[in-house]
Amino acid sequence: MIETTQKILDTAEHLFATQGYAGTSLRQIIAEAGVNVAAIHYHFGGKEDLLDAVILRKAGPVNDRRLSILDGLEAGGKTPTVEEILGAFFQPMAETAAKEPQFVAMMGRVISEGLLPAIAQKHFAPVTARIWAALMRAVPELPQDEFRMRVQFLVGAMARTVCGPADWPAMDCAGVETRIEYLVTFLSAGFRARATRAAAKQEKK
Amino acid sequence: MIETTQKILDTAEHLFATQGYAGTSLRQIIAEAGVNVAAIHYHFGGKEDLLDAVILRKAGPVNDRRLSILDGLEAGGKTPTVEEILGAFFQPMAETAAKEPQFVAMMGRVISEGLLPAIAQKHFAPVTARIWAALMRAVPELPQDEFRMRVQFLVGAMARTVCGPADWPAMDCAGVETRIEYLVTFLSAGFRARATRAAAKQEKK
DNA sequence: GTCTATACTGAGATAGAC
DNA sequence: GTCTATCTCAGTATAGAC
Repeated sequence: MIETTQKILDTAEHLFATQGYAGTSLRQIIAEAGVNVAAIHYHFGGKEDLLDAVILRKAGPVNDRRLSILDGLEAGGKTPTVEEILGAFFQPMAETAAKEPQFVAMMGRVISEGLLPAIAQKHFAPVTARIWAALMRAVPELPQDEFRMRVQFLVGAMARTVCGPADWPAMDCAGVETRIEYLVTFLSAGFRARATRAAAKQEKK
Repeated sequence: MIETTQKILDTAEHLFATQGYAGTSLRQIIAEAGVNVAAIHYHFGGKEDLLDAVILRKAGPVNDRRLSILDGLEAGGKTPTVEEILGAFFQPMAETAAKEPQFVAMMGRVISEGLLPAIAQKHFAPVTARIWAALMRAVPELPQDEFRMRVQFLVGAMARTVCGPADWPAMDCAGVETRIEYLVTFLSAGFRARATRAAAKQEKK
């Protein structure tokens, strides 16, 4: 039946969010979904392909929203501010977190397991390319290698923002949406900071 | 012989740095070290305990250095600046990266696999507790929940700073020491940023 | 086309011989 | 202390029932 793939996807999303990717075995998924081991391999190909499918069915709209916001900001050849660009990147994520908390929790959990590079490459490459390019235009005085590192900092901070409560002790703080606001504040200030080399010359004090 | 544990530790550090924690099997380690599978379990207890041992033998001095720098900064009841505190945290890491590049590479690799929470808890809890407390005193106007999130951002950005080149495409940029300088610049600006709530009230523009 | 049953390889862990 | 043999469980691959 056609519902088998849905059931597998739902169960996988739930278990990945709860126990992580490595901590969830395919046999656990098939047991909870009431299907057979080989069904996963038939429909998806393997464990990693299953994760890709779980991400794919919900990440698409988020990326579309990001690009459309960015389109609006850049309409007429304008160069948006750092805050605006970061908002274009993170607001859709916050909205998704409100509607699909389990999916966002899973993304955070799975990213914190070190799967970010593979996921970013496969599902977010086009949108991140545009966002980074816009960001770079917003801080033109920054040397390219330092800019690239700041993008790394952004990625790392983002990963910690959406990761589950198990990732840090006593982290029962605000909801994801508030955390994302804090993140934008922090990153905006970081990206606006003067370049290290220039700063070192002047602030010899 | 007593060299067995040393050989295992060296081989494990090398393979963990190269292939990651999950990507390295105990059988691979014992093959390269020329010992038996059970030797690891006898000397260390298990794979995770082996990783702990690899970290433990080199992380201690780093933490001691961090604390002694912080002691100097806080001598006489002074409250150090954000930059000084971040320097106390990251400079010893940069120095270690120069002397023991393989160890720092391994830490980055292993952190990027999502093992940061467990490692931080086991090996860095005392030093991070003091550093965070000093940082909090340096930005007293910041609400506690936003401060805690900024610590998360710091941790995430740090993880991306020391992680290996496999973690991001075309990341053949500056060496670890320069990257850490960039990191301190970025984080200092982020921690100095006004609180989100206060900023939202004034910047309604 | 879908799905089940079952076998295969390699992982980490353990017990007991030497 | 060290090593051999073995256990359990993971992900994967294949054959064949509906």
